[in-house]
Amino acid sequence: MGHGLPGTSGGRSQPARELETVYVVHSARRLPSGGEMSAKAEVEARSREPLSRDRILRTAVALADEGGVESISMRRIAQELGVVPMALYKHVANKDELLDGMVDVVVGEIDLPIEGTDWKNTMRERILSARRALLRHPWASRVLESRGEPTPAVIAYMDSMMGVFVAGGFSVDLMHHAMHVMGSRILGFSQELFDDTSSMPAEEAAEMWTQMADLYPNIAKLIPVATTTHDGPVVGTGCDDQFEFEFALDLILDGLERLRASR
Amino acid sequence: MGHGLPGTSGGRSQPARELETVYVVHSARRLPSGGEMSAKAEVEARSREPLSRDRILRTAVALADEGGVESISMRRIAQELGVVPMALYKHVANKDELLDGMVDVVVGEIDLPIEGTDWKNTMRERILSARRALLRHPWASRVLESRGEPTPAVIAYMDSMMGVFVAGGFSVDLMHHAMHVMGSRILGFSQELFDDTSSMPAEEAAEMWTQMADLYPNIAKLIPVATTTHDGPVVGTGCDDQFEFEFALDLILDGLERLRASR
DNA sequence: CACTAGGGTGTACGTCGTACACTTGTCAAG
DNA sequence: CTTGACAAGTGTACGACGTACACCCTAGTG
Repeated sequence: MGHGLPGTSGGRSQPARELETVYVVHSARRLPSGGEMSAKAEVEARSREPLSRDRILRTAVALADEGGVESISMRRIAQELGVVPMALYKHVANKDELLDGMVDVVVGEIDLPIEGTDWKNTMRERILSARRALLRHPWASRVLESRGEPTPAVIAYMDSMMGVFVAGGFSVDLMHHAMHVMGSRILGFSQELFDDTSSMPAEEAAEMWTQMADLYPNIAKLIPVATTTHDGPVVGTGCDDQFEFEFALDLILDGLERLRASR
Repeated sequence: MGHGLPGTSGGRSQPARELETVYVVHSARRLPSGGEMSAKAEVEARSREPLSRDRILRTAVALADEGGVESISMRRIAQELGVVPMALYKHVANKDELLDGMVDVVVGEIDLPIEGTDWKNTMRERILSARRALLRHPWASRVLESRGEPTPAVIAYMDSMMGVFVAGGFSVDLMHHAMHVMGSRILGFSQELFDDTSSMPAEEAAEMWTQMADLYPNIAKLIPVATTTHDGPVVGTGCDDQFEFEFALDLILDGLERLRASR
């Protein structure tokens, strides 16, 4: 990654540089004259798209995908792009706006609602699609939660989901309640507080809980059942997240259908 | 908040101080001999409990209550306690542990489960109690979500709730599913993505949405219905959060009861 | 009395977001 | 061809942050 070609006249060693760490950007390309236009072509090839908002967002997403939320800082992103941190501010207002942009990328990956089925199916499928998107970008749910106002893309998604309800025969205020019941699940995630897909080696975790059986007797009860899950043996502590999500989703959708039918 | 009475003997101007902002703490007690025990008594009286983990937690909670999550930093808390930032580290390991301690304070405010009713009532009442606690400390849900591993207090709470399920006749694995269905709602909150209790003056918000009616037609449909809520006229954008929460809670509990009965 | 241990202090480092002033590359109007 | 405006990228600096590390200073023990 290089930028800011310093020209032929020997780029002068960094001048001041106090306290702040230096992000080694320094040109990457010296081109000692000679190779005329082939040099230019090479420069072009070397990821020389001119740093658009879109490019920033894409690298930010990629960075978060592989390093989690806490690994995205303006400085890291800039470094990844071979550019000085402040350059980003020509394309995004500030970090919050960048985060918003990132969730918009993810929301943009959600499939459009399918057509020609009943509301429940439409809802279900789209939510599962949203879930797939969020599983591809595990940081996204956290960022979504932490954001204050939802972005236009999120609002549009919500609106479209409301549309599914009313098209399915919900009265406006039942639809309103329904949205609240769904909560964040409508975006394909449920915040679990209790992350039984911990990083521990399952075996070890089971051991741990049985040891604490006197402190947490009911959690301990889960151990035997949690290791034999549906659709085959499962890695991890043995809690089939996908099954649990769909179970909860169906319970709620069924409840809503019952309410809809009884009005 | 005044703290740190500077004493009579001119507290020696700060010596070095480079770059870092100075938190005016400067010794608090010089007692220039003379006034023997009355000086000491006064010092004692002026909130001079000796800075325990508990005191730190309490001030942190108070600080967050009135300034939100982003207003709690080690430095702010230390300042509030009239102490140097590093002093805190003699009582809490680091900021994460402090946050954990803070959620434990809140969780500690949740009532114990009532006895002598059916599982649904017990569940319902305790969740509503949790909700009350979280409304008293609006930052808590966010912190709770952001934490990776739950604290022992949270685990204990969860375990106790599981106990309510099994005592109510749930099989162990139905109880397991039930916990997933409840999600964070079991702690009294549902993350809403869509904060219709915005800071806007309601009137103005309605105006805004009607203007955007072509972009978000279904949200716009909510306007008339949202301004006339249950249990009387309501301030804000007219979405009765408490009603919505209980509506969703009851829908889920009813769904679970149906499942329980059918096994 | 010397020793020790624990709580409070001071200084420093590395990181962060970002304000502000600058250079530089591009292109239209004179 | 000059000029000069505009946008994009750079450099430096500031004030916050969490916290490591070395230092006191006191109280309590032998």
